[in-house]
Amino acid sequence: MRKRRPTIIDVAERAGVSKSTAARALAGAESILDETRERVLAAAKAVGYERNHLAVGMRSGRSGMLGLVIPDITNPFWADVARGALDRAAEADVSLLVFSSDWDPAKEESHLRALRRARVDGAIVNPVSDALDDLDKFGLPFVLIGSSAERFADVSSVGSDITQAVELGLDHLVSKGHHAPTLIVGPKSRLARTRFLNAVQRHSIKRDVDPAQLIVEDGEYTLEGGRLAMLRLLDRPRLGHICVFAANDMMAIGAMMAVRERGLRCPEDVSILGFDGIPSGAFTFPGLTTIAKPGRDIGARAVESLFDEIEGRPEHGRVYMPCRLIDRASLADLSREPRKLAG
Amino acid sequence: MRKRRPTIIDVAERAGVSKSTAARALAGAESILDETRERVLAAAKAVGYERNHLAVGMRSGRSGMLGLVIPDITNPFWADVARGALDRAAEADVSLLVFSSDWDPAKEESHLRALRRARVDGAIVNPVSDALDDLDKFGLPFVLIGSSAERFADVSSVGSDITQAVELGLDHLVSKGHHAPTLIVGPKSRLARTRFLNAVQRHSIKRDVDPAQLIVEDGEYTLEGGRLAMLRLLDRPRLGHICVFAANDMMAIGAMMAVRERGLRCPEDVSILGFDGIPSGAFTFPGLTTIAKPGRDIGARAVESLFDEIEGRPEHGRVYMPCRLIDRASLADLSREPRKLAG
DNA sequence: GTGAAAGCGCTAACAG
DNA sequence: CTGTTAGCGCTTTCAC
Repeated sequence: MRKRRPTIIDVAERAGVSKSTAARALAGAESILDETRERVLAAAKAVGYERNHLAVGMRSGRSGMLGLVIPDITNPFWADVARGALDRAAEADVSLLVFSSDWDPAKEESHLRALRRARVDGAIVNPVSDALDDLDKFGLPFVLIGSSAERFADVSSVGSDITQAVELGLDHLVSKGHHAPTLIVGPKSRLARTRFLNAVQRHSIKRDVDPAQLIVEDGEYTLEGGRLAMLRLLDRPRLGHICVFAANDMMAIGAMMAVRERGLRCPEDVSILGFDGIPSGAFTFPGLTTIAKPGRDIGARAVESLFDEIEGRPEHGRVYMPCRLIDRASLADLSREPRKLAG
Repeated sequence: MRKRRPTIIDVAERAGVSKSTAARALAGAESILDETRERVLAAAKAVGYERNHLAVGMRSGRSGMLGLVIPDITNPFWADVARGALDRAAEADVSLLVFSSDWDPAKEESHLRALRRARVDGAIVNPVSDALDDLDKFGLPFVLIGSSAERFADVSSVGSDITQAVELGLDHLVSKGHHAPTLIVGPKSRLARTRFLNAVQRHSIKRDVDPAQLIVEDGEYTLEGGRLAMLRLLDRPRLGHICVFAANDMMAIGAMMAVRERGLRCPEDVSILGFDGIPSGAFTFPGLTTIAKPGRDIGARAVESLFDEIEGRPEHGRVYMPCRLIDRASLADLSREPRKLAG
């Protein structure tokens, strides 16, 4: 039997004013006698008053809560996004309701319903289902995040700048003397594959290397997928050093394992560049050179955009956050040695 | 300008019944004509009614929300805990408000206040400040998690079973022929250090090895801390193979790096056993053998306990969740070779 | 079995 | 500058 929490009435009574005066004082309104305000504030502190946000939300239509629906908080990238969102939200003194969709449309839908029932003021979601199409009639301000958000035109969304990232990676590669990297990309069905491939091709043309000559292997976006792809690559006839640009860090690490499995060495025999910036990349041997997605920034920017959306000044476009290179040890420096054929 | 959300009144009108009847039908009450219930349910679906949890919470005193305050969602262990809690909560159809304390007492306090204002039904927190002492007067059902929770007697808490974990590790070590591991532990000030050390000592005595002969190095609970400790260890005069049991995976990985740095090899020259079970351990070379804390189970169990607490059937004790061994490749098998001096 | 009415704690007119 | 009043949407007596 917990004792009743003090309400604004308790505060008002103790301060000898009316409910509304107390409310105004608590809200820090201007039109109030300094002396009255202080009396109310003192009373509030004395009784241990804490504003009931349920009641506030009910009356004002603002719950002070935001929803965040991401696939898996256990995945380092999404954890990073969540952290960014959490921090930015805390700054603005709003709370975040977090949910894991597990890439399951059914869960996503059920979580979205939960958010609506909770009367959150808006939601940030990495969409898995296409059913989010009629987002407008969803009755909730939205900001989409991640690459899957690009399917939805005219909804605010934020994600990494793949084009810039690929350019960054490719530039770094040529600075190390690698002019036409072999690509390990995701499965054919995935949108991300196309986007990655396109960016590489576009950039290759700019650098006068024929995209058609780029070797491409694909596999699942997993350790094993990368390992298998690398094994296949190693089975091909090849000449000298080989340089691999993997579309994600897990695949890159898998590739690294395949190299060791075949008795070869990284970076001496094969150079590997990853993409994601997962923490584990710091602990592989050699350390994985990779280009990191700005998860935290994405999360923070998403709540920022969501605030805009809620305030009624929507941008309704995609924001691309820049990636950065993490230079570790998985790339050989060939720039001082004789150039290879390509490039 | 978003259109007004349908309320229970809209449902009632459409079904041709009163507010209260509609409410009863929606709540699935017994005392209602089947026919009426169906009419109401149909009406609810027709108008797209979704219960307003703010209003429910206000009236019933149950917000259907729980709070989770952990140091850093970006830390794999805490992400795992969060995941467990998220899943269990979703199962019970309650939402989770998540906050990062960053080991900062000020943030912790402010988050706790936010939770109270949000009128969560209870909170799960990894306590950083000692000020949580008067938890009773906090006006909120609590379940504490993690090792720092052990400071608070007579509050429900759940954490890993360090004793069982150490026993598991030590047993595995002897099965591989290592009888008196060198310990790399945390800084003197930390409670966790003592607990770890105690467990090792207790178990050593049981196996007839004198705890006093165990070599102990300490350092920060970080990569660098582990590296430095290992370097110091390597500087000591030693005979043959050395086996290290690190109190956390980061330190273990740091130690591994130090070994390589000195031109030695793991596991041929030094065996390393970690403690935590972070994902990165799978990607080191060699893969880190470690004992994994059941983060997810801890999170799930914590919301379970919290439900009990809320329902008014508190256990008020600590629950210890068992750890498990992940056997990878950082331990040499000396069991077939001549025994070492110790043990 | 169903309806009418009260009230959870708060804010926002509207008076004074 | 401050008080009074009317709800926000829902559940819950208490009647009928």
